[in-house]
Amino acid sequence: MTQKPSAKPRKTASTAAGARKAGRGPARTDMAGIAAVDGGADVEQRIYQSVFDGVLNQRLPPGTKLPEPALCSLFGVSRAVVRKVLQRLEHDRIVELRPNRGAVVAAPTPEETRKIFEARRALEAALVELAVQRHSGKDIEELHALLHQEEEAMANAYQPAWAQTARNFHLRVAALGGNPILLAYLTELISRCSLIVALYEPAGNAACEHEEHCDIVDAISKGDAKRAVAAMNAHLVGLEERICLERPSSVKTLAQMLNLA
Amino acid sequence: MTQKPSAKPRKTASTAAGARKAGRGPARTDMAGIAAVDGGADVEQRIYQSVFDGVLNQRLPPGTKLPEPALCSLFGVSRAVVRKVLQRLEHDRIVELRPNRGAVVAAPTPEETRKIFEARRALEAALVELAVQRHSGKDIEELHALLHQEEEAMANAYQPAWAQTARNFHLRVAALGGNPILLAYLTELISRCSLIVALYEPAGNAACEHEEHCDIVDAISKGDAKRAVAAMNAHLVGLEERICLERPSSVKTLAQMLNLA
DNA sequence: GATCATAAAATCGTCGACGATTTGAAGAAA
DNA sequence: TTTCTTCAAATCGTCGACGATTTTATGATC
Repeated sequence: MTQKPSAKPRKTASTAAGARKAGRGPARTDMAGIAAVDGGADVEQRIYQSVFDGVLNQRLPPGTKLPEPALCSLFGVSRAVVRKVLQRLEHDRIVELRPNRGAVVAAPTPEETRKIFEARRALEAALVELAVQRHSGKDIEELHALLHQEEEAMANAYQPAWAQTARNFHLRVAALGGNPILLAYLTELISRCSLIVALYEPAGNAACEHEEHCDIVDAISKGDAKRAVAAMNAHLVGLEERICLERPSSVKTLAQMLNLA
Repeated sequence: MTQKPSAKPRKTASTAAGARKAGRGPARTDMAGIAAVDGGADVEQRIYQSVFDGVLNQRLPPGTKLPEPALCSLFGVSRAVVRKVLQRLEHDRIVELRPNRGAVVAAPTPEETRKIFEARRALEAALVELAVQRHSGKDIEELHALLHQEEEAMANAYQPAWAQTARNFHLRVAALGGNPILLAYLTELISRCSLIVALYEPAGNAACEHEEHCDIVDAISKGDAKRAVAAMNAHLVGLEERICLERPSSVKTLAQMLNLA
């Protein structure tokens, strides 16, 4: 019944992961359906991704408690590994770790939201400027392919899929900048933005966003740094405004405020 | 003999911290004299700071192994807490954590160095621009006070103290930007830069740097965003160039390459 | 003497356990 | 009924231990 650190077939899956699936229901919003398909892949990353996806898909609203024992039995690991994942989630601002009081899903305030978008504008502006300098013809082709994917996702009208493609677009543009450090920071910020967007109800203006994405690609392909930066900034400002306007205290937000306690 | 999580007087200090000070000397560079004054303060932060300072002061050259058992006995804590600190140090790129092979002090490559400075230019440019918009008269006074501290540190000609004041200056300017997120990112980058500067020998051009700092403050105080950004950029480019030029394979660097293995 | 195989030591990853803190509820007093 | 006290359950922080991996030392072979 011992544990092996590497990627090998382990018996822990039969021990706990399949033990309880969705049996309990203790009144408040808890985390049912977090555990994914339970493949034999890297446990640590699987836990992280499960929580992350749960937050992004509203299954884990802000303020939801994430007790270590629950995660342990859900994923069939000891508290050591759960604890490590929680620490990483805290550093990425997905959860908040209160000393002696456990982890809860982070609840960004309006003030934080503003700062996040401000930081994102600064980073993406710098990165598109670099992208204009360093992009190649093949890069533009790939961006056009991404834009095409966006159109497909829009046609399907399935919000999570659209959000995913939009995220991909921004990350790909940023990758053209060729700076892994700035890219890592931006990845973090985009995650937090996605969290916020998911929180404040999906703003359905996909068509509008897609247009702006096209603008950005066009400016990059023409080597017009000034216009590329301006387009990116306008896009992000618009995104923030749409988010801020689209939350006149909806029903779901009220419930979230309640269990925030 | 149990452990208390809060800040209380504990007997561990007598158990291990005073056990070995600088007794051993196992051939290679190891970490003698890491443990600081051993105050009763927060253990976690103390370990972090000790390693950080050790790296900054060349006592822990890149590639130095940091075995968990050694740190445990040095600070009188169990591996759990040491492990947590190491994970944080890894995230801040101070150490590298190789699976099953332990932690070593990070050794930034020239390529990484370039990217770090590029990222830092992007962040500081954005932040000074914000600083120009948001600064008040009192802020300028405080900056002038910092500049005065720099002059004193220069007069003393004690490199670590000077580096500290220079770091402070940049962080204070960044703080004027009023964006905690960007400030946190920049803090991380400045730490890495300090590490690199310490690695590639202290470049003694303090007077030159100080002049440029004064330029930046002047531009901010006059509300000239364009010039402030330009001055900051020029300052950072100069800093990078001086670093890159000042390492024609010094004796110390060669030794570092050896124990890097 | 150098190279390779083997064994011992050191070190890492994970686990279960213990005490301490917090949380939640039951019961007494106003 | 409301509020406060007391107590039990849940949860967190830290520790020591065990197996697995890596590293180092030892000895055999060419």
